[in-house]
Amino acid sequence: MPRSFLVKKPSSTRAPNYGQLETRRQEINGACHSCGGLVFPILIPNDSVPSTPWDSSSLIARVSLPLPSDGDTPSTDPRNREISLVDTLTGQAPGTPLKDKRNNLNLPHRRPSDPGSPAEGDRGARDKVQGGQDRAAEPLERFECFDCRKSYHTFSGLAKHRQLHCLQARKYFNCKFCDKEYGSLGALKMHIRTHTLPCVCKICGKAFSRPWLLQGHIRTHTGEKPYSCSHCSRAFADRSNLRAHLQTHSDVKKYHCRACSKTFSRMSLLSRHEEVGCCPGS
DNA sequence: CTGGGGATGGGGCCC
DNA sequence: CGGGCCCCATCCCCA
Repeated sequence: MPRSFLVKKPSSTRAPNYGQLETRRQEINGACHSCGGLVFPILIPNDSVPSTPWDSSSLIARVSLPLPSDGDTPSTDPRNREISLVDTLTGQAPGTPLKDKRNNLNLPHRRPSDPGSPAEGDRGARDKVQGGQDRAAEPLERFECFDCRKSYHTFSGLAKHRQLHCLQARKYFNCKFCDKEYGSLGALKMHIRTHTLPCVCKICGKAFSRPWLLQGHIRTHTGEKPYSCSHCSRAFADRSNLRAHLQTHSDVKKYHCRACSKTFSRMSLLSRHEEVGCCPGS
């Protein structure tokens, strides 16, 4: 059905609250050169708390980052300690200090062997990521592809390899909250709002995923009903409800039972009609 | 059981 | 690419 009935209204000045998204985005630091997919490793020690709304696990490679050759200052931020990122867009070598460009922060490398090092606490998580092997026993750092287990000596080699995966397979963006998949990051972001619910009603505190949902909700407080029926004097706060109402005026209902030819104004009514056994053969 | 209203979720399309 | 708007669908509740 063509959707040419869009009605342009004065645009809202309300800026959506992307606060939650923004803070989470800080933990992702790159994209595939060829497809824009996320290709960087994120070591997450706490499985119970999703570090990013979108699940890049199908895209990222599992890698072991080389440790710095000289003494980097250990981070005092426990969040930073759990993240190891490499920016191939800048071509930065894994051994060089990492930088979170968004926050202008250097992301620390870790020395698991440092006594009292904050990194010591997440040793188990790192070992889990690496299949339980003791890093201290590894003679050489490896960069391993998460998908095919192919290993590379350099991260750039792995990055190039990952691009092949991105080209070969259609890129998907997974929601970390519910495992839904989307073909574009925009669609995923839209979906993520159903989890973060950034639009909050100032009157009752109820949260919604989109501004216009909140707008409709606010009408329940104000009593505003801008959609009125042309057949009767009834008015509605929601256009969809008016449309459903208009069906009640129609002699020919939109939904009809295939068994008894009875018609209904709503799909839900037809479904309920069929569920209670009108159509035992169907 | 049925009809209908109220409220809301979510994907698609247009700007 | 994001915001706004649309429709469809669904659930809940009540008469």
